[in-house]
Amino acid sequence: MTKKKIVLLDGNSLAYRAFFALPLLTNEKGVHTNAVYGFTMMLETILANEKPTHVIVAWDAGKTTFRHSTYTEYKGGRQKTPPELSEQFPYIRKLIEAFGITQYELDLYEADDIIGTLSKECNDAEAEVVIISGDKDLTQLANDQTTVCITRKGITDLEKYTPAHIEEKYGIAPLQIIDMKGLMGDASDNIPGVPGIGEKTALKLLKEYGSVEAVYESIDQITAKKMKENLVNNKEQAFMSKELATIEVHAPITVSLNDLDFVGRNEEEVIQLYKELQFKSLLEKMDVSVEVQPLEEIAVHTVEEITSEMLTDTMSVHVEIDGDNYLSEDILGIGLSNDTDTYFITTELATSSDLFKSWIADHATRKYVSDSKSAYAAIARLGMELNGAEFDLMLAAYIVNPSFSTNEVSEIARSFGYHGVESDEAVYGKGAKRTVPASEQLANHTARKAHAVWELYPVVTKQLEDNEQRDLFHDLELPLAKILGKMEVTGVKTDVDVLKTIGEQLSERLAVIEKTIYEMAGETFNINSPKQLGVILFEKIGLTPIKKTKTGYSTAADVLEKLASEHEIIQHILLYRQLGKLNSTYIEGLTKEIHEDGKIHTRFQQALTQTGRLSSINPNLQNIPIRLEEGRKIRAAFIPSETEWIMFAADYSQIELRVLAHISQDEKLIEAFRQGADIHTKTAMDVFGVNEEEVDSNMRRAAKAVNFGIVYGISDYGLSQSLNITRKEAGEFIDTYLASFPGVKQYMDTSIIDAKQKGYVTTLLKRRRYLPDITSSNFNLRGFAERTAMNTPIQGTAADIIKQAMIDMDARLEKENMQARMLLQVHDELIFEAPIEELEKLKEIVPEVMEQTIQLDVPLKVDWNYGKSWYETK
DNA sequence: TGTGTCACG
DNA sequence: ACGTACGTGACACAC
Repeated sequence: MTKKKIVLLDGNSLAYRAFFALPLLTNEKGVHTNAVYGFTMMLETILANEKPTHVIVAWDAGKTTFRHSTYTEYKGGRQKTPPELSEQFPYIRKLIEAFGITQYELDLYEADDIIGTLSKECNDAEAEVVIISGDKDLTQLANDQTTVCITRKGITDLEKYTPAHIEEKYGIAPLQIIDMKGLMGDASDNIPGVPGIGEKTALKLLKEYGSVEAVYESIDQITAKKMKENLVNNKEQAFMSKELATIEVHAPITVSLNDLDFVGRNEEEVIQLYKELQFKSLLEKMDVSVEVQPLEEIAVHTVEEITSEMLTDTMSVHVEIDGDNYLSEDILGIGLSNDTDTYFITTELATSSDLFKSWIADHATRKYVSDSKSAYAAIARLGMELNGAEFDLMLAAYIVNPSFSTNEVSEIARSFGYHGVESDEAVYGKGAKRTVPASEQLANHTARKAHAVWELYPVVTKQLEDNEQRDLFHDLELPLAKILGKMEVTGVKTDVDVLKTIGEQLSERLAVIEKTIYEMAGETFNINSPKQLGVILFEKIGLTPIKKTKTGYSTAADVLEKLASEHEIIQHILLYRQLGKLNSTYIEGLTKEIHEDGKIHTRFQQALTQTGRLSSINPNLQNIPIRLEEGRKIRAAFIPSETEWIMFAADYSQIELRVLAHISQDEKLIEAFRQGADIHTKTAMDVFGVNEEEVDSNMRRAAKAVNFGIVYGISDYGLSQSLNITRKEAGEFIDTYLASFPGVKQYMDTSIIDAKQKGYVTTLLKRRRYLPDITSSNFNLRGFAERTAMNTPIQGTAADIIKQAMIDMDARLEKENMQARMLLQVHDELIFEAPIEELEKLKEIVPEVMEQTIQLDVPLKVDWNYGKSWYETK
C-alpha cells in the first residue's frame, strides 16, 4: 500500500484570498464568480501537484468561537464579508462537492482547529500532511510530516513552510510561532500582544529565551527599560494572546482520516457547474465545447429614412466610434432606443437628415447617452450640435463608484446586472486582428449599447439618489462633460518650429553627453537601459548600490544623486536622462500629436481617477515641464490660435491646504489663511518655535515638505525621503506639527475611523471613494488605504472646486459675450486664450469666478498671468 | 505586457 | 516592526 498523503484546506481563508486576488467577474445571471474561479484554480493546482489520497476542506463555523469566551474582542473590528463574496460561498461548496471532497465545520471552532486536530491524527497515523491556507498562524503545525503552504502572491503561488524553512526565515521552531503571536499580537484577528513589540523584537526575545513563559521567568535580565515595562504591564495580555493564537489539536471533531478518501471528481457535476459559472477556459481544458449564450433578443431597426415619429421626446443615444479616440477615429453610426424601439442610423444618414439635426440639437428632447463628452465631440465633428443630454452612463457609474472606471458600455452594463451587450473585443477583435464587422453586426452592437443605456438609466439613477449624489452628477459632472468636450475640440495651437529648434539643440547636446559617458565607462552601452546602466555603474565601475528593484539595481534619480560625489559619470547620466526625456516625450511625442489644424487636441478623462481629478491623454498636457528651465521652454510652443490673441493662465494658490483648513476646521490653519499669511513660513514658525524673522529658507523648505506630507497622508518614512533626513527626525517634525495643529490631527484620525466604519470617504460635494483595504491585515495595504483616507477628501474636494469653477467660468464667458476660450485644466489651474482686447476683463473675472465658486471657511486665492505663449504666463 | 523611470499637480 | 509619501501618463527596454 502506498503511503497516505492528506491535504487539509482552510476554506474561508482561501476563498477570501481568491476573492481579493482576482478582479470581480460575473456570469450572465450577474452572480459574481471571481472567488469561485480562484478557488477552482487553487484546487486544480493543488490536486495536480500533491496527488493526495485524502482531502478535506475545513470551514469556520460561525461568528462565535470558544476563543470569544477568553477574549470577547477576538477578531473584533473586522469588516463584514463583502456581499459579492458571500453570494459565492454556496458555489464554492458545490464545487468542492463536485470534486468529491469532504467538507467539515464544527460549532464554536475555527477551520484552524479542525485542521490542527486532523493533522495531529494524521501524524499519529504516520501519514504525510499538506496544509493549505492564507493564514500564517497555521505554520505552527509544521513538523517533519507536515508541510504548511501559505498563499504568497496571486492564487497559485504557495510558500512552503517546513520546520527548516521556518528556522531559516524566523530563526525559531514552528511551535514558537505561537509565542511570537503572543508577544507581537495579530492585527487581523485583533489579538493584542504586547504593545511596542513587533516581529523583530518578538523574534529577538524568543531566540534568547525560547517562549513567552521563559521571557517572564527571566524578566529581570531584560535591560531595555521601556520594553521591560511594556512586558510587565501586559503580562496577562501576553499569555492570553498566546492562548488565542494556539490552534486546538483536540477539537471534538466527528470526522476522521478514514472519511476523507479522495477518489477524484465527478466530471459531469464539474462540467455542469463550470457551465453555470461560465468558466470557459476550464471547460475548454476539459474538451467540452462551450456554446455561446444567445443574447436577449432585441428588435433592431436599421433605419432607411429618419422620420419624426421615431425621434421621441426621451431616447437613449449611443455614438459608436472605431476605437476610443472620438476626436480622430471614424464615427461608425448612431444607436437610439426607448421603451418601444431600438434603431441604428448610419453616419451618412444622420448627417444628411435635417430632422435628426434639429432633434439632436433640441434642448427640449431628453437624451440618455453612454458617454456624453464623446458624443458632444463626435456630433460636433458631424457638423451638428448635441443638446439635452440628461444622463451619461459612464459618468454616472463612475460617480457611484470611481473604482469602476471603464469606457466600455458592456462592462458597465454587466456591473449593473445587464447582460445584453457583447464586449467590443468580441465584436471587433483584438490587436492587429481588429476590424469593423459587417454592417448588420455593427448596427446590432451599436443599437444594443443604446438599449443598455436606456435600460440602465433608472438603475444607476436610483443608486445616485441613494448615495445623495444626484447634484454631483447632474449639476457638476454632466455639464462639465460638455465643457470638456468643447475644450478638446478647440485644442491648443502648437508652434512646431519652436519644438523643432529645441529638439535640434537637445540632439546636439545629447550626442556630446553620450560620447562623454561612453568614454568614462570605457565602452558603449544603452544608457536608456536601467539593466545595462546598472551593470556599468555597480559592476564595472564598482559603485555601491543604494536601492534594489525587483529586477536589479535601482538607477532612479534620487539614488544616482546620492552617488554623484562618488564618480563624475553620474552627473552626465542624470543630465542625459533629463534631456533625453525632454526629447523623446515632449519634442518627439508632442510633434507627433499636432493635427492638420496646427493644434494639439488632448482628451480629458473624466471618469478615471480615484479622487475626482481629471486626467489628460493623447497627449498628456497636464505634465508639460515647468520645474526646470530647460524643460519649461517647451511651453513656448503652446500659443494662441489667432493673431493678436494672448494666453492667460490662472491658478489656485495652496488650494489643497486651504481645503484641509476647511474640512479639518483647524483654528490656527484657518486663521493663517484668513490673515493671508505665507503658509509654509507660518508652518515653520510653529514647527520650529521661532518668530517670522527667524524663519530661514531651510526651515521654510522643511515646513513646505511637511505640508505636502500632511496632504498626502503623512508617514515619517515618506517625509524622511523627501527631506533626506532620518526617520526619527521626520517623526519628530510630524509630532510637533500635529501638536501645533490639533484640528489637523483630529481630521487625520477621524477620516480613518470614518473610512473603517463606512467603507468609503467623501469629498465636499459627496464624491465617494471606497477603501476596502482599510481593514486589511496586510500592513502595506492597510497603511496605503489609511493614507488614502486622509488624502482623498482633500485632493477630491480641490477637484470638486475647480470643476465647479470651470462650469461657472464657462457660463460667465458666455454671459459676458466674450471670445475667450478655456483650453486646459491642470488640476489647480485653468488656461485660456483670448483676444488682447479682452485681457482687462479676464484679469477681473477669472480670479473673481474661481475664488467665489464655492465658499469655504477660508478664502480661496487665485494668481494669474498672461503672455504670447504658455511659457510667458509666469 | 510588465517594469523602471520621470514629467506634472 | 512594516519599508510608502497622494494622484496621473508616456516613453524605452526586455521579455
